[in-house]
Amino acid sequence: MNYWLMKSEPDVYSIDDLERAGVDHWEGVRNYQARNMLRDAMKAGDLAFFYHSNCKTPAIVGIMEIVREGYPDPTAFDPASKYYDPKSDPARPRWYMVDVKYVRHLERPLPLAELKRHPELADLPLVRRGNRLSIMPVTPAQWAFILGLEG
DNA sequence: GCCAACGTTGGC
DNA sequence: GCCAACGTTGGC
Repeated sequence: MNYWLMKSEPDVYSIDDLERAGVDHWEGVRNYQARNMLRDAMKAGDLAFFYHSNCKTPAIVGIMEIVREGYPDPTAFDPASKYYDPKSDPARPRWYMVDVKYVRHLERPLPLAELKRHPELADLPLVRRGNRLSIMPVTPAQWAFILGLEG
């Protein structure tokens, strides 16, 4: 069982949107490193933090579960989609997505600024300067530590 | 809105 | 295959 952290801009798709949907597609990832994790490493039953990026208070806000493992992202084939990529085609899909299920909100959002203060999280890519990975692995120790900040 | 950091593109 | 130019991410 693996742990992850996945970023989304709340103006585009927030934890509340996922709560309403219940289960949804994690579409639109267009970065190869993140793609490889979606396609190869994420397993059904894995848990992921939902992180709000590019907003007033960037923070970890909730938990979701991976319920369907990586499969081709159809938005890449759709010229009307903002995620359209003409270099991906169904015969040789370039981009992948997973399905995720809402688990819960955290008891309180855990702001990036707070996460940065803890040396236990120094190796988490999220807190490293200039990091742009939208999907990243979280170690079991980091996962447990972050949950410990909640209450 | 600014801008540093990063990934991608494309000329050579 | 190098690397400069460019576009994007994302915190602040």
